[in-house]
Amino acid sequence: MHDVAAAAGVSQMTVSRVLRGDGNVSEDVKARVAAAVAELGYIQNRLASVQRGVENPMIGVVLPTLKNAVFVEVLAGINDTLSKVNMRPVFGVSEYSVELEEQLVRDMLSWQPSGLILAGMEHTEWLRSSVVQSGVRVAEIMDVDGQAISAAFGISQSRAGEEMADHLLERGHRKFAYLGSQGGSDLRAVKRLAAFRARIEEGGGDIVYKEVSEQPSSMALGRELTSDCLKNIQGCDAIYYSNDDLAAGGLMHCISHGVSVPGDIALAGFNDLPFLSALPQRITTTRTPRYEMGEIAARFVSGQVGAVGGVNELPAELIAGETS
Amino acid sequence: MHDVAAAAGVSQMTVSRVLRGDGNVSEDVKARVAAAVAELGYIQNRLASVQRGVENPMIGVVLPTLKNAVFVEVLAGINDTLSKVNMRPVFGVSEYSVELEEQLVRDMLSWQPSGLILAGMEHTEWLRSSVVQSGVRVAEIMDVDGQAISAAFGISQSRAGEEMADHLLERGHRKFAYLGSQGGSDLRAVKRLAAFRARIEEGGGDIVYKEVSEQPSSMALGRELTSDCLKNIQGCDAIYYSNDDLAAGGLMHCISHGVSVPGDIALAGFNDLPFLSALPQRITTTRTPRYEMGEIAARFVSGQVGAVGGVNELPAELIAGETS
DNA sequence: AGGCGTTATGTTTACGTAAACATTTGACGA
DNA sequence: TCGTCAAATGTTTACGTAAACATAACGCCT
Repeated sequence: MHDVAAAAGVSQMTVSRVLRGDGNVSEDVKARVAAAVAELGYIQNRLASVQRGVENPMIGVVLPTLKNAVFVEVLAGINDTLSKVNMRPVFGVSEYSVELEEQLVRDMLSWQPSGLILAGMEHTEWLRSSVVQSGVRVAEIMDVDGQAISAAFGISQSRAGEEMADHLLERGHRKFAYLGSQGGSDLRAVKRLAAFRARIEEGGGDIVYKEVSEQPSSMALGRELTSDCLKNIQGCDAIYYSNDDLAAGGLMHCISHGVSVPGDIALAGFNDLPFLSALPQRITTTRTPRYEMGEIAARFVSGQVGAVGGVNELPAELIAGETS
Repeated sequence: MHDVAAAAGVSQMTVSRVLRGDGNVSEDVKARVAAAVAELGYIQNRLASVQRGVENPMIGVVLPTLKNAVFVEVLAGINDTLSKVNMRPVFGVSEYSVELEEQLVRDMLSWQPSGLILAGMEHTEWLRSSVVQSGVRVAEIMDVDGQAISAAFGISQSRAGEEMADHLLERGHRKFAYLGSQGGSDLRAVKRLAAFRARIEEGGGDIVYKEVSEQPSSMALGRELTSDCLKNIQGCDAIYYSNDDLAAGGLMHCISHGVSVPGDIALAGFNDLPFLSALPQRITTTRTPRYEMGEIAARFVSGQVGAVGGVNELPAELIAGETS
């Protein structure tokens, strides 16, 4: 900035004013400064600005994984929304671990971001307290079954599980299998399963087979788990998967092996990812507003919306599969 | 830091030394400082450190889109690699526009990152010159058909197109369709198509149908484009898609409509995304080392590897589909 | 012409940290 | 006992910016 000032024949302060569009600068000087900036290829040092009290257009984002398309869409919603106001996400992946999440957040706070977006409502005690102390705006997304640090935007995982149970019971299914991934570290899937199971048992049904792989979710894993399931258990008439990737993999297995869906067995996923609509057949799932969660969380932490404290539940819709 | 120093009964400088592990501090003081840090919930201000000359553990990453799983895997490779050395990506999406890319890079440079990862080799003049001037480490990924700013890690898109042409010709195909997305703004797909077409025509074949949608790629789009293609043209015996999403959508269409693959028509995609292996049938594609590109680019810009200037071609492998 | 308000520009200082340099403390040998 | 040296700690300063305050230039009215 010093050099720009010299080249334009003005003081640093005037350059600073021009760059910020801070009123009262003559057109002549503006032009000279602009020319000097262009010629020298000068780029502001935002670190210094932030240090002087300007808000840092940086938002820390910690998500559990990139292997699940859901979080990619969340990230897209966040990024699109932040981009509109020239803010940028700094990104971290927690691998579904609250300890890793804590470490990532500690790291990010050291850059003095103006906001933070976290997934889920389960965090370490240190995270809760230091995030509050730091004064950054925080949004928790995906889930609303818990106590928000500041504001949460998500869906009720429990209710999603219950509604799926009701739907499948209504369609006459009674003997269920549950197939999952990440070995139980996906706490939202755990909540869904608990609610699902409770309602199934109330309704006279039963979960006769349960397999939760340690691996991350993928279509290939869904295919494999489904194959094993159908081999190991007879008479099961519906499979609830922890997400759509697994369910789609299950459908692929069924197509390949001539198993009729939902005639022989019903398949239910979670999220209603876009690619489901391109499959040869519609399967049952719950549509989650994941892009929207990212969007509204980003709006919140970037200060584009006023105070909307507490828990904000977004709508999740059950999408029925073909009846055969 | 001032408060921590007071609480521990030492000077700020000593606290700084403890935090950085900078030798010559007594155990007693270390313990007192650690206690004070924990009690006050103190978090370093990295902006100030960077300003004083410490390297900023931040890497700017600009990718064309998040709608294509390829770039998500690239990002995963980048993030995993950076995480190992406690560095973080700041993220931007260019929507396949070099102008937007320039704006994003300008934005990111203002945070004084120590590195930058860009996709492709086509950039604005301003970007090239100011990135060089800024002195940050830069890696370009995905492509090697061009002039690297500093170091490029990618595959030869032209060669990939040629190899696919050779393979399909060898299998006896002569009348081709090409189906694409993003309306030609994906410059790497453009390069592949040009090389593909040249080789096809050399080999006595022909591209009899070409449709490039303006929409982003997705399975649903692939299904739609394929449906239109088969409606509009007869006798076409192979379809080359600009990527796997489209190709998989095409396969879904064929399965739903009893079109035999590759008996009636061969389908070829690009990338060999993991979900292909879960489909009922293997289609032809080119395996690209996308995670690895992210990984090595991240290693380069984070200073984990020495000077590897210029263009670095990574292997891409043609994966043949089932022969029927 | 002189005073006054407005607009345009300049000067000083602080943000939180770490490098460079300065000082204190203590152990140890002569 | 004193000098010496290393280890431990403290003091000063600069990084690049912007807020707060200070000053200069310029019309405009009486």
